[in-house]
Amino acid sequence: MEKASIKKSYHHGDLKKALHAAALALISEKGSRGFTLAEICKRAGVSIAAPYRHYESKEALLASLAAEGYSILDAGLQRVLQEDLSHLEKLVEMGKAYVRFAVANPSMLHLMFGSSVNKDNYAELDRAAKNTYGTLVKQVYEFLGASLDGDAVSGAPGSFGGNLARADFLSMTLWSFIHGVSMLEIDRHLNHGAPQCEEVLDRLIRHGTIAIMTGIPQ
Amino acid sequence: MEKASIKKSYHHGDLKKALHAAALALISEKGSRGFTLAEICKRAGVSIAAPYRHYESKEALLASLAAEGYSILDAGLQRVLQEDLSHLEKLVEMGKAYVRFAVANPSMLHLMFGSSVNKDNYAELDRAAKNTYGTLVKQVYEFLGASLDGDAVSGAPGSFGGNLARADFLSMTLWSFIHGVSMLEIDRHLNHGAPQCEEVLDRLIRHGTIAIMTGIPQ
DNA sequence: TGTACATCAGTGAACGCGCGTTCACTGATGTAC
DNA sequence: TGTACATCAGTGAACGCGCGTTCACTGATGTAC
Repeated sequence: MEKASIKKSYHHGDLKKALHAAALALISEKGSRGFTLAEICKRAGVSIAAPYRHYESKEALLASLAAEGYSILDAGLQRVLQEDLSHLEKLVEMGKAYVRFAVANPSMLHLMFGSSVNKDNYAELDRAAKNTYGTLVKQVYEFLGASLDGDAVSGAPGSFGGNLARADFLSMTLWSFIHGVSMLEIDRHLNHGAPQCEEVLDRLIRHGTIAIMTGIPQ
Repeated sequence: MEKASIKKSYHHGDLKKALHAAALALISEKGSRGFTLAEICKRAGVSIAAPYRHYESKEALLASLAAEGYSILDAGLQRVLQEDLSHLEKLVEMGKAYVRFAVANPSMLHLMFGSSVNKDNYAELDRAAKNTYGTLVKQVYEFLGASLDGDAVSGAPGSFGGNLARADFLSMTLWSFIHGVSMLEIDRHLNHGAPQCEEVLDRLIRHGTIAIMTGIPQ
C-alpha cells in the first residue's frame, strides 16, 4: 500500500491518487455535468466498484477533491507571497492568481464553493478552506502592519476592534470582490456572456483591490 | 384561456402562473436539491404531465422562473431609485437590496447565475439578466454625471474611453463585489460558515461600495 | 338554440435511463511458523 | 525456504430508484352552421 507498483498488476498501487488525478482531469474537461463516478473509474482504468475501497461515497471523493482544489489555489497564492513586491501589489497579484485559477478550473470552483458537497461533514475540506482564507487574511494583516508604520492608515486602533478585526473585515471585502469577479466570469455574466479578456480582468482586479484596500476608512 | 376560472374544473385556468408560484415556493423552502418537476406539479395540484402543455421541458420552466427572479431583483433595485438619496447612497442601498434578495432566495440566485440553465437558449432569460444589469449601469452613470459637475471626478474623458465605458467598468467592479458578498454568504463561506448578521453585511456593502465608487482613479 | 366537431388542457400509467451503490466473488499480498 | 491462512484491493453484474419525458386517453371549451 505504501509503495506504488510500476508494473501492471491486479492491485493498482495507489488508486486513491489515480482517482484524484482522473477526477481532476475530468472536472476541467467537462463541466460539473457528466461528472460521474463511472467516468472517473473508466479514466483511472478501474472497475466502478473500486473507489468504494477508498471512499465512503461519491460525495466523500468530491470532498477530498475539493480540498485538493483549495491546496492548489493556496499554493498559487503562496507563490505570489514569494515575489518581490509591495504588500499592496502582492494583494493585487493574489487576486489575479485567484481569478486565473477560477477561469482555468471553473468546475473546481463550483465544487469548492457550491453546495454539491456539504462541507460540514468533511473536516479536511473545512480545514483546507479556512487555511486558504487565512493566507489572504495574513497578507492583509501584513499590509496593515506596514501601513501602520507608514502613512496610509492612522496608528490608532479603529472602530473595528483592533488590527486583526480590521484585517478580517478588509479580507472579507476583498475576498468578496475577487470571488465575485471569478463567479461572474466563469458563469459568463461579465461582458454579456463572452469570456472577458485577461487584460480587462486584470485592470478590474487591480483597481478594485487598490480602492478597497486604500479607500475604506479606519 | 384568458380568464381564470374560480370554480374547480377540469381545466386549471392559469396553470402557467400556478406552476410558477409553486416552483417559487418550493425553491425557497428546499434547496436546489429536491427541486423536482414532480413536486412542483404536486404543489400546483396537477398531474405530472401537465406542465408539458406549457413548457417544452423542465429547463424551459426553470429558465422562465429564473427570468422572474431577475424581475423581482430588478424591482427591488428600482424601488431604491425612488428613494430620496444621493447617487452614492442609492448605490449602497442597491447593494443591500441585492444581497438581501440573495439571502432570502439563495436557490433562486443559484438558478439565476449557476449553470443549471443554459441561458443562451432562452432569450427571455437573457433579456431579463441584461435588463437588471442595465439598472445598475444606469445608476452608476447617474453618479458619474453628478460627479462630473461636482468634485469627485475630473471632467475630462479618462483612459476608459468616455463615461459610458467608465460606467461599465465601475459597474462590473461594483457588481462583482456585491455578487461576491452574496455568493459567499449564501454558500456559507463568510464568517466560517455561520450566517453573517445583517449589520456586518451592511457595513461590508457600504464600505466596499464607497471605496470602489470613489477610490478608482479616472 | 341545439348539434357536430375541432381543439385545448388536463390524467394516469409506464417507459427509459443515468447513476450511485451493493454483493458475492477472486486474484494478490503479507505474515506466522 | 516453503506452506497455510488472513486480509487487502480489485472485478463484474445487477440492483434500485429518482426523475424527466412520452403516450394514448378523456373531459371541457369554443365555434360553425
